[in-house]
Amino acid sequence: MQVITHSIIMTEKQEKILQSALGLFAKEGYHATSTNKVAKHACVSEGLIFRHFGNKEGLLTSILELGENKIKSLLVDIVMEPDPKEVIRKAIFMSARIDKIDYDFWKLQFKLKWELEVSSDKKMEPLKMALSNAFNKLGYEEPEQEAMLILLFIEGIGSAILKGSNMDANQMMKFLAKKYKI
Amino acid sequence: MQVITHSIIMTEKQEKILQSALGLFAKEGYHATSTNKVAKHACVSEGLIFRHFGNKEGLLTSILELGENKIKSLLVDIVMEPDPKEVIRKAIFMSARIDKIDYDFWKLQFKLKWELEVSSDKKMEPLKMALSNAFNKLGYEEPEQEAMLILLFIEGIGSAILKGSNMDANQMMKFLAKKYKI
DNA sequence: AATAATTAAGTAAGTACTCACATATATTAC
DNA sequence: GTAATATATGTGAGTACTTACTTAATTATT
Repeated sequence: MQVITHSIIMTEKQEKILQSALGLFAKEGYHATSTNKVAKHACVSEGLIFRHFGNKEGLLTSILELGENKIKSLLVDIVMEPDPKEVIRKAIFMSARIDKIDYDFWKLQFKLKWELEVSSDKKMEPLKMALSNAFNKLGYEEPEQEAMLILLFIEGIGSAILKGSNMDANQMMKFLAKKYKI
Repeated sequence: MQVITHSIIMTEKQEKILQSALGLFAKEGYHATSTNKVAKHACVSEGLIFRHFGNKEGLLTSILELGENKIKSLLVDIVMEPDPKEVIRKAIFMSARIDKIDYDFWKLQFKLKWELEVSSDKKMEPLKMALSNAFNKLGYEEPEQEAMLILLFIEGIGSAILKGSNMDANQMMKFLAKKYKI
């Protein structure tokens, strides 16, 4: 039986493999998760993983590619916002818009930055530009530095949320918005 | 031949094992580094690792315990500072005080937070308290939130430095210090 | 009937760790 | 001071298991 995911036709078992792999990679780490473990969790044979995804790395690549739109959909709303104050406000509250369903995907993103040293600097470039422009329009002295600060905040807050930190993330977002008089 | 490291007598080969393991764990990750690889890098037999450290986890534990004072020595200077403005300034510039020699250790700390989900919330508690007190003394409305913001900044900046990010960390620290009129 | 999806046994290599033995160093007896 | 003995340090082959991946056969779908 086939399913359509992100306009891609895949079998039900492919879907299950991806879901299981995402969950286990996010929870335990890429290297610490064996393909045998993924197969068992997905209730398929280990061979099927290699039939569909080529190798373990291909499996990870598929997960990340399928999740690409999650990143884009968070960013596009901010980048396309014309009102500079709204750009900043939306950026500050960006992490609050992460769907709990997608926590595993985001957690994996953070994990991979350290485990596989995948850099995401480039992905954030449009957001950095949008923020710089916003601060510039609002007449801030050093718009690029302000933008970098917001990016650091987003990274830290996102990190805290996904780690299940004690920090009251929502409170922090409101507080920062207030500091920028938004 | 024996050496004294942190008041602990250990053989030259123990020292080499620890150095090699630290470097490889920091660079490639704990799970992605085999004990055979550590042994080869240290120019010792694999059996010697288990002779001295019990098991792979024991090796990691030794590295972290020996590095404990690096964390404390960064924090104690800030926590013991009486002048509230100086507390904040020192906290902002804390990451600049990390010795390049110790980058591997700090990088491993960050990596482990994600790879093994080791939480360091507790370690930062004294710093958070010191910052809260400082902002309180300076009459800030919400000292705890301000303290949390600085902690997020430290985390983000430290992370950027250790990842070799393009960000001008020093410039960012100066900028934030300026925002807090320090 | 052809093709696709799936399985499970198998493969080669890698893994953490053990262990019997070798070597180096320290201690003790004379 | 030296030899014998005890202890510590170190080695590398071996072990049991795990790993990513392959493959021939089976089952399901078209």
